[in-house]
Amino acid sequence: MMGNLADSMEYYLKKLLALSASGFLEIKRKELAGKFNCVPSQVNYVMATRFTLDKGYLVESRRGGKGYLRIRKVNTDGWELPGGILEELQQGLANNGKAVGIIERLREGKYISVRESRLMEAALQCISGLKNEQLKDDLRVLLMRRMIEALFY
Amino acid sequence: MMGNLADSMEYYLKKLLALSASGFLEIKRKELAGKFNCVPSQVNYVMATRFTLDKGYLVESRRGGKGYLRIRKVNTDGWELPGGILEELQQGLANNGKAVGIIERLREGKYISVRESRLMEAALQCISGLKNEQLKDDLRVLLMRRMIEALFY
DNA sequence: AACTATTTGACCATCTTTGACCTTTATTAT
DNA sequence: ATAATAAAGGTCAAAGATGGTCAAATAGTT
Repeated sequence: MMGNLADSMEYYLKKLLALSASGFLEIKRKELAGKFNCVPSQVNYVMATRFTLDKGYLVESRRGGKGYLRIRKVNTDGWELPGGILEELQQGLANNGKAVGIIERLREGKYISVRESRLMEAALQCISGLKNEQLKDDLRVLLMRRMIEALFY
Repeated sequence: MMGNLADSMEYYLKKLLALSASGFLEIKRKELAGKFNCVPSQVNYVMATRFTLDKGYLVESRRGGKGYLRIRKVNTDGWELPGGILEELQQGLANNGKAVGIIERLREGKYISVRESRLMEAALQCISGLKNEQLKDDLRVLLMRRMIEALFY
């Protein structure tokens, strides 16, 4: 049915996730690899290509004894994913308020922590004093894009 | 209940602490170890990783007969930045590398997370392309100062 | 053929657990 | 009192248990 390993692993995990009452799925990398008869790093490949933030999944992990991979579908009702936000950035940010709005949405959606949001707002504020309007606007967009990329890609 | 020993010990202690009227929790290392069926030094590991000052806990102890471990939750606002960083900022930052060095020290010292360090480095990188050297230098110092203030004040 | 996606494996980083050895404090024997 | 002994807790490094990275090899597409 599924041609390749990555696809069937994706299918398998999404089915389990859908069935899970807790809203997230916790697995052991090695076990999963064992079940699919592949090397553990194959699991990382599937995470990296199928369970990205863009696609609405958040993967957390922990190493060491009793380590795990935890996959959760993030709730994106009513507001954009980071991907959508990038498009917004593509079109430029008319003003500082718009950038701050994006930061707030990220924080409310738990994509970033409160500390991270404060960091981003501080960086933004630094350029708000520039005289050259063109430079200011360009830097604002660049800053937002780079910072978001730093976090999500 | 929980996955690994350290986690469940942490959970157990925090529950007891929350229940305690006195605001602190006093235990015996060996007893606790006995309850969890592990070596005593495991308790030290839990203290060192879960009940740090960073996380708002203070652990006092006493050796010898009638020895104990006393855990208390403390207010953890307003602690000092690691050596000389504020002074360094005061004197300006000659170049990008110096700023990155500060970020690295903050990260290595666990003052900021990896994500936060990436955020800060991304912001720095944005201004590194500016033509105007003076503006670039000024912005770099401003950025660093504002971002650090955002985190620590 | 060129480009893209998948699969593997060697090597790395991080977290946990354990144990041997060390230091401090209280109690007991002289 | 003092010295010896017992009773805590502390340190540190090694071993164990996971997951992560990266680049090379392979398979699939265009």
